[in-house]
Amino acid sequence: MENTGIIENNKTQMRRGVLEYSILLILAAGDEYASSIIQKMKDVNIIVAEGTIYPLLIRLKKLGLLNYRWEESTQGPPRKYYMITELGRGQLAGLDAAWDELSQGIESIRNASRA
Amino acid sequence: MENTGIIENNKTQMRRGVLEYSILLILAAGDEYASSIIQKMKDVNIIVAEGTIYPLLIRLKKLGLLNYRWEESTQGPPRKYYMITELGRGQLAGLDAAWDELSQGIESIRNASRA
DNA sequence: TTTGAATACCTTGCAATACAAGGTACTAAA
DNA sequence: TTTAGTACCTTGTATTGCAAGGTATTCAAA
Repeated sequence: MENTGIIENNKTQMRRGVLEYSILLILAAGDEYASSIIQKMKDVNIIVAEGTIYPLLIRLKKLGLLNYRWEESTQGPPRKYYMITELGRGQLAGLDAAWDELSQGIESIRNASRA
Repeated sequence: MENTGIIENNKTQMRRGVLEYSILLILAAGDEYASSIIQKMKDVNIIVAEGTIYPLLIRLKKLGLLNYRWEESTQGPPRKYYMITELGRGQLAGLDAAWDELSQGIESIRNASRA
């Protein structure tokens, strides 16, 4: 199982790099609470643990990229809905560019690899 | 400078996720020594420091994904040329898949963001 | 009315690791 | 013999993802 170990480890590494980016992208589409963010990321095969997302949301809030409001739920405890701020949207644009740059970089190396 | 700080930080994060992948891709195209790997990555805007690459190459060697040979240079000290192993090529295939999966995941979230 | 299941929130402590900084050694030219 | 360029490597620090453990709410069944 060492083989998959190396790959699994790297998939995790790759995911880490885009965590904040993914969260901002999801919140740019609409307000969500922690569990629903985790679910939406899971839907596209980006797995995040609770212990990762909660501290992260708190950090993004402190940085002023996010805000939140409490909302009652009929099926359990109240939910903390996060929303993206204007500052957050500005940063998101920068992250879009960063992601594009990285993708292109990888693509270039890949092509060179085949040339 | 706080704005760029957040983005710079995230660009770094994104880069980290693909370091091993990039190295394997580059070595799949041909043998290289540490400094030339750094240069090739720099060429596609993936910045890596020496203090990152040396321990990483050593780790990949230990995992059996790489090997190396010494080669004299006419313009300085001998160079340690790294080459990818069969095991390394196998792992690389897995990383290709992991990268594709991640790219598609991000792409999906991005599109949902615009829908 | 208590128990259990589902949902949601959060914190603590560990482990991994990128990188800045500092160090060695070889070659060639000034 | 000193300086500049190139190449190798290690140490210590700081960040941070996440497993594990914990609290609180709702609802339904026992």
